[in-house]
Amino acid sequence: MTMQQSPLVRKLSSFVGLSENELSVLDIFQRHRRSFPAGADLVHEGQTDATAFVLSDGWVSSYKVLRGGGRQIVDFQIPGDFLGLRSVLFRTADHNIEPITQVNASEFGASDMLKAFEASPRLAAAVLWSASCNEAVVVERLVSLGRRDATERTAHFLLELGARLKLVGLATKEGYRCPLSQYHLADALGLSAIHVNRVLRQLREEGFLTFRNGEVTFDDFDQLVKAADFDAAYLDYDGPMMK
Amino acid sequence: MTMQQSPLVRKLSSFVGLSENELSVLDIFQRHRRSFPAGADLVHEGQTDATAFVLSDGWVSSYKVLRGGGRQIVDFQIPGDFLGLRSVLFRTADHNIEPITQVNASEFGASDMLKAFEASPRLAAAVLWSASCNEAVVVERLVSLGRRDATERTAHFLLELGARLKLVGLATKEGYRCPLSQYHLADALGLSAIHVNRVLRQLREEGFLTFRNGEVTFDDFDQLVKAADFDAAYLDYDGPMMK
DNA sequence: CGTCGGGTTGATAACTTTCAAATTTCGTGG
DNA sequence: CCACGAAATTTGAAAGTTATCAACCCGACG
Repeated sequence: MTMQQSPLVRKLSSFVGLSENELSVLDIFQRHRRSFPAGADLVHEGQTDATAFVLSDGWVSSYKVLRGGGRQIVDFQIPGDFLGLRSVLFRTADHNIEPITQVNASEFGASDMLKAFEASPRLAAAVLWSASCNEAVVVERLVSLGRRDATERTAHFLLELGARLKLVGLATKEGYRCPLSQYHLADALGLSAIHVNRVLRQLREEGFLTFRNGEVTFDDFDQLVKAADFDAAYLDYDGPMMK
Repeated sequence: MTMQQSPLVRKLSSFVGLSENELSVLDIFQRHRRSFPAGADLVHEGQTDATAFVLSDGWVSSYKVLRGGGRQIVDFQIPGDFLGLRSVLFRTADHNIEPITQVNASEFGASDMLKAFEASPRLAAAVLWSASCNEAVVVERLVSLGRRDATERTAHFLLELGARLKLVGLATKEGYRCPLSQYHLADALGLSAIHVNRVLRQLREEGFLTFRNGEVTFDDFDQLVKAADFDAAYLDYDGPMMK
């Protein structure tokens, strides 16, 4: 009997070939499926009893708020991503996690993870790899915030999102559905919403991409990639790299 | 016979209590000790045969270069940190690694890691935890680049470095030795070296801190913490959190 | 209808960069 | 010990990018 491949399984499989047994161990992570409404934090900074999740459906944002009230979105999670892995490894959660859309996610705790690691060291490596992928995304955004101007940054971000969504079948080279507001973009890109608006207009008028009505359309993908200096290498994991 | 505690052991011990056996397994990571001169890249972006290291002595920077020639330093590593963990998990290295000072580091490969994971799932959790600490640092810098102005950003960074160094006994509340140039700071903080210079002058003149002659001195630690909105929670791991 | 969360636009202000140039520091050879 | 050159630091002035403030528009919704 073939098991329905969850986004998580699909993703981890692209790193290590998983045995039947390992697949069933992975189930530990996906037992307690729950549903959450948009807007209400799943985890908030400082929380000490946080659990982790595997996202199976919907969009989520991880963010921090600053003293002055500003906020910085660290990353968006899409189906197949872990949520709050850091929060369970640390004593206290170091960031907030908020669903942007209605969301389905499976809850698990640190002990579940350790159990999985005991059952299969290869799974441990796979989880570490997955966390590394996440870090690679954060690093690339760091580079954007540090050294790219608003236009490159925005284009790069929208391309990256497209590449990630494509991996789970939610985007094509043409574009994708995107529930983010310009405020979300602003908080992720370290810009004001007003400036994001101007940048989006410019990108649209110059024929690069259209961000509108919850839909991102790449009007000229190749030019865009060039303009944004985008290289998907850090997202590119086709085929298991550990036999 | 008591083993000399390496920075790595000290660090991982603060997450999980390690058994005699696990300590000896950890040795896998520290067998091939090597020495490297400042300036010559240990790993360069795109390299496909990269190995990983545990840093035991000296300072290292991880950075990316952009099309336009600019560079963004993602993080500095200090003794006890892993180098290039991502590079061995990915097919190709996604960033450059350059020693800032003369450096001692132990080399290991993906297979060594898997061997260690097989010997002890708790070690796997410890490595994952360590990677998460790293990510937390990167995330905090992301927040700085996105939402803090040059002054807060600089102060925050220098405080963070101090906190990290203190954990391995290389800093006090008074300050620490710091081999970074203002160019290093600029490339890490997403600023121009010239502006970094102005900011440092301002911080010095206002009695917050002095960055000079390879030495960072906190002239008013408490005020500085307040001004930078610095909260060391994300670095604060005293006492094993897994029994 | 009236409000509310997006989205859009213009004008002005703030922060940072860039360019140009002087000064200091530091390692090295005389 | 001093001189010299390279690298790092420092400063001023002008230009550029992005934020802030103040409106206005629009569609969804009670």
